Amino acid sequence: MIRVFIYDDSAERRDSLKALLMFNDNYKVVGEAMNCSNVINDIETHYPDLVLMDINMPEVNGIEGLKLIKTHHPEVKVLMQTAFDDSDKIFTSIKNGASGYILKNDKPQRILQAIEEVLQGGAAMNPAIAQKVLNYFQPKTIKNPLSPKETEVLAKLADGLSYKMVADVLGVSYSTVNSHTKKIYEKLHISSLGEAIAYYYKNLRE
Amino acid sequence: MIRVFIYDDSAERRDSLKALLMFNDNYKVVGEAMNCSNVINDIETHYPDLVLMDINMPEVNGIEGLKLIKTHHPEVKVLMQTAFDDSDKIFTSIKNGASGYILKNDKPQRILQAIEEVLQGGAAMNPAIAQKVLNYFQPKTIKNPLSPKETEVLAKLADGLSYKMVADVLGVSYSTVNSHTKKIYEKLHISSLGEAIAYYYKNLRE
DNA sequence: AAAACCATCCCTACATTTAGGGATTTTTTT
DNA sequence: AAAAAAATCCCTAAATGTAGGGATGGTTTT
Repeated sequence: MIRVFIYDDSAERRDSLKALLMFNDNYKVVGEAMNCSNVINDIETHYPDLVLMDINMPEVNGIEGLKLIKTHHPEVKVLMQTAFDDSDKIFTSIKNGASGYILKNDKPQRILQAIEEVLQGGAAMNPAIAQKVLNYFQPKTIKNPLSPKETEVLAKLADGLSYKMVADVLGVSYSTVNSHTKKIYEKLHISSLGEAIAYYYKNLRE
Repeated sequence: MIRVFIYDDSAERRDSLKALLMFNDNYKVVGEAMNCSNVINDIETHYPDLVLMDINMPEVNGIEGLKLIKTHHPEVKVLMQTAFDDSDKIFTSIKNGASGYILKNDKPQRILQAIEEVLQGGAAMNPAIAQKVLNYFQPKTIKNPLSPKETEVLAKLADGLSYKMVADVLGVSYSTVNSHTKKIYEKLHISSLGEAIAYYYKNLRE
């Protein structure tokens, strides 16, 4: 028997989620609330296995709720539900350990599927959200103005090596490394190692 | 009518995928191959809308194939299929613009679902893979040995500022910045700016 | 209450990086 | 074929970072 707790500021929506879950005998809705002002207490008195969490709620919102749940009871799975505008909130939720992301207008069947996937230890994502997440990994489309060798030198420097060490591992002289970095600085319009490394990690590192 | 091309080194598996797709009149398998040695040609002669790509194939593997497809025909959707051991390959695929990741032993119904999601412009991920992807965003659990001020100084340095500039924006003297970095180097067992910044981006930056 | 850490400041000496030149050979682009 | 960019090397001087000290007052931890 899976214990589920529902957070949503709309009573109507809470009801439809309850109705959906009651179709299946495996689920039991052990509680519900319209915001997270009492999360910890809710969790500790009803000890749900899974929480359906609306992101936008008055007073204490879903992200705060998620953080509280995950710091105090990390074993509880949290499935976030959101409208589709807020990328920021999605990424914040991800960083705080939510197990999945569904949209409010996903079909009931998909919502159930998501719940099951989460309970089996996986993560569930609405395809549109998954798309956003994958996009995060796409290399920035800005083209690297550095030559291959310059890029290689910068990569070593960004790894913490000194000019001397870079010369060594690349099998060239110190002068050559110096020349490359001068060219790098010129091309990037910068003038220090720190800026170069910052550039590397912000733009080049894949 | 959706045009699909299948890459898989197992003829048996190609056949079962074909059978699966033939259930639905919307799909047409326009070609198949056991590796990617002729991808570009395959794509240009059969112009599929979607490619089902096995990751592990002899000679030219799925990742190479993906790269080639995406550089020459970025509009073609590529759905990767993999066995479940290789995280590295999954992340490499993500970086190269695949639209989804399914496991070879996913149920046929899920495979069809994934294909549909991808064609609708979303991304499809097996829950176990999604879990891995989300884990990537989890803040590293190692605790930062630096004091708050030291962390602040390091963040500025990692942003490309010089000691002088850091002193300025933090409203302290050059000497103080110097003292902080000395302490930082000591705590991290390093001895250069490059290493410090590398540490920052690898461990501290969220 | 003592010990340890934190944040702040200073001085000095040495090492490394930065920047100005200049030069040759090979590759790539026009 | 000429021009531009890439990769290699050298010298030198100034700027910046690294490291050794030492010092004070405040905050945490033991």
